[in-house]
Amino acid sequence: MSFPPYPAYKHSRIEQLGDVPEHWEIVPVKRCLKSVIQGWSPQCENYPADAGQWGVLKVGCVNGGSFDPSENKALPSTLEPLPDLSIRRGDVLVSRANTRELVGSVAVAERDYEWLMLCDKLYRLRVDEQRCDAAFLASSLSTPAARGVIEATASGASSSMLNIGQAAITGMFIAVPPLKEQQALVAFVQNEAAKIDALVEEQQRLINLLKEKRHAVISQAITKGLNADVPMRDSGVAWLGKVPAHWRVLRLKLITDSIKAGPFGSALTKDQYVDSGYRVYGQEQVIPGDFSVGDYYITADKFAELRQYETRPGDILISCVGTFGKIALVPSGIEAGIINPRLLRRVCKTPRRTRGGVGFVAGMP
DNA sequence: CCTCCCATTGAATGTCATAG
DNA sequence: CTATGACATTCAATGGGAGG
Repeated sequence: MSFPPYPAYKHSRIEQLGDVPEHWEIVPVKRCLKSVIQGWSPQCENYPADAGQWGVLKVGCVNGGSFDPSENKALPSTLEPLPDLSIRRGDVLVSRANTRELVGSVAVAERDYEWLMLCDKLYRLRVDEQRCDAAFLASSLSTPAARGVIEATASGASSSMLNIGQAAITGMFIAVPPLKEQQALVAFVQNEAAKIDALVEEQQRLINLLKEKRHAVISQAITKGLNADVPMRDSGVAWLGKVPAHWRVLRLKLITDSIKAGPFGSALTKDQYVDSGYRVYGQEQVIPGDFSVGDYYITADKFAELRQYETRPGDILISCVGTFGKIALVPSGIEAGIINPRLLRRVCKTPRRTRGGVGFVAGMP
């Protein structure tokens, strides 16, 4: 998409803003505001407020770019609500504490929420409507440039909970066009975003249909065969249903040589991992089905010692702890390596070309 | 060999002392 | 008093390893 250029630009003198149209103003955020407050976090219930009940927002309500009013906790009936902290249409909410990626997240309330109160970890910015459009301000604070400033400013000892002060927001410089132009830009952006969202949704629907079809094709071919005219019989196994009459139904153990769990306890500990050598495969490969990820290695000596746990292309690996029951067929061309204690390995004794079939059956829902 | 429990990590919350 | 930032807590997922 291309935009018509403005007749003239000027240098903003703010590094992250670069050049801006000549008639735009460069001002600190506080010049667009009437007020900034932060809220109150009393001890609340562990569930969201019902209709008609008071709630206190959680910091997560501003994540993801839009305001999520369901992210709140009910105020106990023993506590007196503070109506001054309730949320009005056009309030710009900013989180003041979170991880580096999430701290300073911004969202605008699209309407009044008179029963929802601001929590201690949120700032509520009210814009000066003569000067600034709330949605425009929120977008300005969400640009990659603004995020860079916020993330660089965030401080704190725990890294999982960094803080920003009011000055980090109110002192940030933004480029501000005249109010009418802000509104036009916001309308344009919302319109374009809606179109893109619609396209994404449509593509996602197609992707889901294709995935369904893929499953159906695999399931049909692997458990019923390709010839619809062949006589069928009951397999005797509930989840398989009917199978072609000339097929045999076997337990997985009859077509696999062995089942082997990974090394235990002290046989393989974290301090034996090295930077390169032989791979150690675990759930991180099996769950996504991607054997190229991961960086656990052991030495050649250790590999020789744990040879019995070696895994080769064509093996079937099954996760057995945590996210269990995930299955992957080891692809060809992987780095030599062993499995870790979270996996079971089955080795096929059938000819090589049927291994893929076993993997497909195993991977079916 | 396995089972079970503890440690660690990441994300999100909750609490509180202290400097202005 | 308020705003801030340190730090405790919680919850879930996963990694590590002792001991039957």
